[in-house]
Amino acid sequence: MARFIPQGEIVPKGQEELCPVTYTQNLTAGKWKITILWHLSKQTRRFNELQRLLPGISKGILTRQLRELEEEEMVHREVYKEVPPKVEYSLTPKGKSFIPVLNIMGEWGNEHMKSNQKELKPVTKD
Amino acid sequence: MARFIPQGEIVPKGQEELCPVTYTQNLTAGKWKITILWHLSKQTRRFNELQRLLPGISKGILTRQLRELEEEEMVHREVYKEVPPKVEYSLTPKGKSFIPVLNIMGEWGNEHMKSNQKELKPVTKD
DNA sequence: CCGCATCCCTAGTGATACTG
DNA sequence: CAGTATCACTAGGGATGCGG
Repeated sequence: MARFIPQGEIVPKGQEELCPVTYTQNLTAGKWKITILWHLSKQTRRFNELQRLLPGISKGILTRQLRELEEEEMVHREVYKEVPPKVEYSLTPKGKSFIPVLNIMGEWGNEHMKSNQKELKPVTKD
Repeated sequence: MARFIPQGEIVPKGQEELCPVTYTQNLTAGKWKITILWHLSKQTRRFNELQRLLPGISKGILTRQLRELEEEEMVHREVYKEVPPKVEYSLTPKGKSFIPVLNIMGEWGNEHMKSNQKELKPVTKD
């Protein structure tokens, strides 16, 4: 779907192999995906809740980002057949297993981003 | 430059703060950046060497990716004033400090990417 | 309430020709 | 050798309106 980058020298022929790091990178390449994962790591959320938590995102975009995370099995979508409809999103085991990676990235980012302010919020802590 | 994603709820006013995880993500968001960092983590490379190591990349793109990594202080550019010109690229301390993050991402990717083949090359091991 | 379909727009990539 | 400049192209984001 996104851009899959073969490692180059190890690519066989037309069978392009994917570097695991690049795979991980591409998983969260969507503009809102990391933030979505972060919110869902704290609690299950309904569609409209997520939209409110992500100021500026439109329904269409939110839907697409969630669908892609679903396809990658990072996010679980639970549909309640009620009227009015109710849909809840949560992390799958795979999604939960990604939280430590988020933490590492956050730690490194905190140490290395040129911050005018000295302290920045850790994204995975409450 | 790239897309900087404010965390949303903690954004002050027009002063948008950046989530450290998102910062890290954006640093390596270029299509070839991770692969470039990987190659440079193994050894210093000249411009043409890098181009040969990245099949399909054009000079213009390679230049821009390198310039951006330079601006972020991930990569050091050493120019030798000779004829013909010679330029060598290597990792800065910041760039080197990122290698463990690459490793974590690689490990997670290896465990979770749906691989038809059972084993995939670790990107940072020789 | 949730989401899809559609269209527009921009950023980023790709390709080529030219230069110190 | 190591770029720069230019243009074309594409993927992805954003906005809106309709539908179950």
